[in-house]
Amino acid sequence: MNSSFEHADPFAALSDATRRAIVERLATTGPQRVADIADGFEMSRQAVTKHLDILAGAGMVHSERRGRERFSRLAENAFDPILAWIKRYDRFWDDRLAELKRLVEEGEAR
Amino acid sequence: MNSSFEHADPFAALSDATRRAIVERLATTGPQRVADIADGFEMSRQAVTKHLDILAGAGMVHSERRGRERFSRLAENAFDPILAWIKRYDRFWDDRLAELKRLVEEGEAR
DNA sequence: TTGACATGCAACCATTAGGTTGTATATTAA
DNA sequence: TTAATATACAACCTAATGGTTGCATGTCAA
Repeated sequence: MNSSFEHADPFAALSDATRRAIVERLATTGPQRVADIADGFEMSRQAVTKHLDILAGAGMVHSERRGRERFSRLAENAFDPILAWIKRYDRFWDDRLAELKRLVEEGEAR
Repeated sequence: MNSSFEHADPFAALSDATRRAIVERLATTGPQRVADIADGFEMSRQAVTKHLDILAGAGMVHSERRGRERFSRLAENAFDPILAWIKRYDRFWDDRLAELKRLVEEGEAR
């Protein structure tokens, strides 16, 4: 099948609701330590670590170790592989593009 | 976690490479019967049926039964839930939008 | 330098997911 | 009306996934 993304499968990375919630959190809060993130979920720190590893493996999260702490942040281009894939197979991409642009601008106007 | 998409998790639906290949195929060929799709893959027709069910459950594929045949086609708004989700968490969404717009127009110029 | 803290590593477990095969049902064609 | 076709249904198997716990390691502070 040879999916051939640069990193691990980005759709698989976001196929789990917990990982989407982690992305959501990182998108709003900036770099956080593993334990900080784990506080927000009803699961062990190790489980969160695994999720972060998967997100990092897909290139969607960047982790930096500083001393005994590990800070994770959302990659700036986290969604590029997914958007590129969709663009390739969405026949209505440019219609939708205009539509989304309109929605974005509408949202900004408020 | 309560992901709350209208249909089943669209990221999960595309987390499998075979299903992405099915989407790819439907995007280029239009409505196809189960057996037609299955011909393109080295797996049983039943396996393909399951994949189609999952894509349909996520609202990305529409299936219509006509007589003894089932025709499946890519939904026009197949990718909307994913795009909407990304839009919500991508800080650089409108930059990226412009970039993609440029790429689309470039592509059309050829 | 010793103890507490933050994380990593590894083994393990239960459930889900992707696949199989066999059989049943409905529709079309001869 | 009968046979072939197209698909659906259901049971089953294996491997991957998401989670756990226990322990080890490295770093900072008292």
